[in-house]
Amino acid sequence: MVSKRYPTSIEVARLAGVSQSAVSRTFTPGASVSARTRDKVLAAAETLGFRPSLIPKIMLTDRSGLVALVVGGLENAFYARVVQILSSRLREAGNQILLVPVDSDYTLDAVAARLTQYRVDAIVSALAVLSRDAAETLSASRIPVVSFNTPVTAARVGSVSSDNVLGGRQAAALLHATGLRHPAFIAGPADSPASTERLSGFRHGLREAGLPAPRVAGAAYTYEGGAEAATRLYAEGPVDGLFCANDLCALGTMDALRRAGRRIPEDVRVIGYDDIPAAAWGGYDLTSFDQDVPALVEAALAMIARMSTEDAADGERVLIPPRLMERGSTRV
Amino acid sequence: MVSKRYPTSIEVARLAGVSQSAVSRTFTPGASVSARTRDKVLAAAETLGFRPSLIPKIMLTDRSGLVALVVGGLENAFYARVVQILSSRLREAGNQILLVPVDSDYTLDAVAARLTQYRVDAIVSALAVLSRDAAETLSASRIPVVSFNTPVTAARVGSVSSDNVLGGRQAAALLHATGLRHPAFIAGPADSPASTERLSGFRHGLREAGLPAPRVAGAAYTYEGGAEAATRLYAEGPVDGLFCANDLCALGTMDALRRAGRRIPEDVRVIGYDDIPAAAWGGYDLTSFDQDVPALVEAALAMIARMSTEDAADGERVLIPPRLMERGSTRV
DNA sequence: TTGAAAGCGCTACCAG
DNA sequence: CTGGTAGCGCTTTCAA
Repeated sequence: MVSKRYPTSIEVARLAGVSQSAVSRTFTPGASVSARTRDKVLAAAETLGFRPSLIPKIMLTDRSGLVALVVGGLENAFYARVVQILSSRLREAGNQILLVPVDSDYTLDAVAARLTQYRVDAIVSALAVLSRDAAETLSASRIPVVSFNTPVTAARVGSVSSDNVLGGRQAAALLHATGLRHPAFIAGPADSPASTERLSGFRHGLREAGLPAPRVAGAAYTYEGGAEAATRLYAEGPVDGLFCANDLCALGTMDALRRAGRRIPEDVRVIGYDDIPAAAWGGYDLTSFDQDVPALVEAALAMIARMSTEDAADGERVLIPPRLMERGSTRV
Repeated sequence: MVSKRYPTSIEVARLAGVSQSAVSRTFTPGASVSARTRDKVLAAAETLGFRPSLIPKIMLTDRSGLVALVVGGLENAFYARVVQILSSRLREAGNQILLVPVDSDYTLDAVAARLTQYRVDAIVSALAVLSRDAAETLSASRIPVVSFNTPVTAARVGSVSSDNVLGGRQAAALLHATGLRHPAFIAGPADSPASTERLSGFRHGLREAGLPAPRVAGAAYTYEGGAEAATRLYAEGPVDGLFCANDLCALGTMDALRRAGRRIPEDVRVIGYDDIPAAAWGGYDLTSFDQDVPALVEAALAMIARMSTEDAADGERVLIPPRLMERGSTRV
């Protein structure tokens, strides 16, 4: 025979010799209970190991206190940091995180339904890529959605991004200052808006500086992808300044360059994006852009709050300026 | 005016011209509904955007389909991988993940209560350190708890670990084969059982090989901690073989050694633990132990299943043999 | 196969 | 301040 899993407020009430309402009030912050009653209730609750279930409250209010966090690729330390900071802020606000790791849009669609069934209060997507379909699936759920680094236009969907265009321009300026002649860009997946925007800013900045347009090689957002793209780039011509769509790529790129006997920064200057911890490691010392995750998270939470109250806040986009972290890979 | 957030089965029933029970049955896998009824219901549900809420079911069954995952230090890629694999396996089983990032035992205690209130089905702790108090807090919740790499003895608490002692012995054997004279160990936090066990195996292995006992330096489980501990170690005497409690430390150690002008592996051989991706990166090429995360996760899930059914399964411990990943840092 | 009705554990609103 | 009572939206008997 399996024992009943949880004691209920009725059992506590019986044991304490009070009504069930009294138990409920005892555990409701601003409610009016006499000290005597409260003490009896607390004692009974203690002996029974009672903790009021949150489930009925969810049923009553349709608010679960759960925020879904959709992530792809936690192996990128940048996202690990986002999860870290977002979750601690959410916890302060009394919310819990429903983690939804996703490897493709397909699984996101599959899981989107489940999220609505749990009555999650909001969805934060930290997907590098958020397809239009996926965005609509989420939007259709009538739950506020905030997407990191992926501008999406749909009802009840907002986005919070690093100012990628600005970062790209600063990268161009910095490389120009180091005497760049042959710029190149290692892009992320073709459908990654962050990558596209960084490239666009980079192009713009190079043009302003009177420099040639960058050659571009596509890569996955991985260490291996960066290494492979760098090899392709060099097979096609000289490079002396390399801006990578993210740090993970940049690190792979740096190792590939060194294996090919090229010196950093003497022969090539390299810049990444995200400022993951490894960028600062001795072996790399990679110049990068700090996306300012705390600011990103703050903006996301503010946006969610707005969407939850106002009736149809949507289509908003917030940009957070990146911070250049200048290190050895661009120091000539 | 705020619109009602979710359509209910009653509304669907009304629109479809059937009873509420019929709607429920339509969305209950093995229930008996005529095709005609089901079609009407599905059509109505479609137009209303109805998804049955999971909340009442949780209330009825006391099972939420939620598994809490308690993690500290997602910045360690090893834990990121655990989260990744665990969550995808959990999702296959129809469970969702409640992520609980924790920075100290204090916050764990604070959050443990919340977990029971959400009626989570199980708790997986991937904390590098799980204090006795914290374990008891969790255990008291009467929810099955499985801890990664931290043997705990409490009711309804089990643990799944890499065979850390075995790994330590293999590290000793490997270093011995490379002609080690001055072994040293960089430990994790003093209360990390994984670190302690790895050291114990290392000691044992060295003794078997007729080598001197290792000198030991304590460190945080971080890159910086490793670097700092290495410096301390060298200040006290020669070292030519270094086993680090985990890879993150080992990488910091390697960079510190190189800054000090020591060559790896010629002057010092280095071994880590976890086999995080960065261990294989060109700049490091660090020999390490793969903990076999898929096997760890499988064992954890099996243990949870057992604890959920049997009435008082507890105190169990499962060991998974690590896999030595030999790389350049020990290749002489 | 169907609909009516009970009830999961709580909160909120009553009257007392 | 207190206890009784009515639901929240489902699943699950139980009759029909």
